[in-house]
Amino acid sequence: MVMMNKVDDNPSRAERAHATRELILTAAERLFAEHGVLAVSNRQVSEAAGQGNNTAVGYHFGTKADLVRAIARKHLAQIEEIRQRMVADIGDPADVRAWITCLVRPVTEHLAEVGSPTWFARFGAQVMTDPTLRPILVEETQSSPSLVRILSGLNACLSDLPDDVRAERYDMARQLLVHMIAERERALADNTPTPRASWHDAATGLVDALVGLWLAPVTNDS
Amino acid sequence: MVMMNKVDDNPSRAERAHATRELILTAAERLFAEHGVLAVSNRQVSEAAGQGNNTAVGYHFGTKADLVRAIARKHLAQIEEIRQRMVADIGDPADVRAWITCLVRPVTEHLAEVGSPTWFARFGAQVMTDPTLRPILVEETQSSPSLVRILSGLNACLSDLPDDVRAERYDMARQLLVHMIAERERALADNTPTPRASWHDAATGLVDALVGLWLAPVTNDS
DNA sequence: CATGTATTAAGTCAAGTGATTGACTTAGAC
DNA sequence: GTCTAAGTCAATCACTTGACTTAATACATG
Repeated sequence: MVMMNKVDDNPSRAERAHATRELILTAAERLFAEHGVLAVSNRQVSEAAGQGNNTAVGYHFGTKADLVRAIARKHLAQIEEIRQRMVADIGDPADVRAWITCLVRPVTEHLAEVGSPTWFARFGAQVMTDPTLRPILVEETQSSPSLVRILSGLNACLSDLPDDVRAERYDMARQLLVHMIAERERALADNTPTPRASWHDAATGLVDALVGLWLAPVTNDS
Repeated sequence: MVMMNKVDDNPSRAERAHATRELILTAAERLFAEHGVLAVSNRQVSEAAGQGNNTAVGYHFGTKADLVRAIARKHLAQIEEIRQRMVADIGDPADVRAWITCLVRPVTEHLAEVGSPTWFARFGAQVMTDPTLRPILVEETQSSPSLVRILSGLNACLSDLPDDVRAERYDMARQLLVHMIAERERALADNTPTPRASWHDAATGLVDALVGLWLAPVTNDS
């Protein structure tokens, strides 16, 4: 007779805690993407994560903002890893397209790695748009050394652009990246046709567009 | 002795109803932009609109989705008006920049007309990102004849682009427009510096970027 | 003038929320 | 084997929410 049905695997206390943390994270990510971050209560997250009680989220993460931050951290860390590699491998530091590729591909590659269905893109787009959640993601993003590296690389390539326009177009690139991957993710979830067959191809399309956007001539006045 | 303090003006029943409808609309727009659509309850909207009754929103509009639709309609109608004029006045129908201008300027011009502070841009960005609210705005937007006119005009100019890429870049233009004006509106509300001094200049920057984006060469593979 | 009706006010209700609490289980330290 | 603390669970708290009910107000119509 077995002592308990737990003997087959030996989940240490820390392991079990980590496991439920992961369960909560993925459940929350899915629910947030599907129904909206604010429309989902901590209770629903706990239940969807298979936790019988409603305290699970509060116990492991605290407030919902903390949960959002944890989800963001998890993905951003993996994206940062890919991005660091790509930045390190960059060939010609005067090539605008190379820097833009470093901006786009780590994200799409991460989504491709996670495998369908993904929820992070829709989650991220929502968080960036919500006035109360946005600062969380902005804060977590700013702490990326590879991103500031890319920024300075782009600045060097585009030194003839006015500072304001550079800042403006960097904003545009961020918005485009965040919301276009969310759009594609939505289409995949809805079985709606997508203009590109894979995340890789979608990234190509984005890079094409961003290169054009960044190199576009600047109208002085009017 | 006056009969009542209502004698000074003579608001007919319909006028009063319309007035409170407007009060509710603007109050809701502001609260939604500031705190998020889902974070604001119909009660809060009613109170902010100066209605002692907490069901005022429900009475005049129905559900919150209906309220969102009403806010969207109000602004989209005015934007549509400007856009119709601009499309009618278009000079060279083979000029990509002209069509893109018709896409961008009506929106910025409307925001400039409304006058600071504006809330519609942040409101719109949120609605477009929320999975449950998004269909409302999409639906309301599709009913714009001038937009489909612009679309076909652009298609004619860019007939050498593959269909998929054209669709993709139209999506990009939409996302960029929606979220960049929201970004600027946020900055204005926060007293954060903006890359452009006026809505007109911001539109110029957007048009510049979109022209570059749309005319960018297409990478065939990889 | 009288009656009906649209609008606003005020109060109530069940359902659902985050947070707190204390009891229970169990892994690891001694 | 006992003890401790991490992790889980169930119950409860005060509070907010949308929906509903009822009453008061004031305009419109005959």
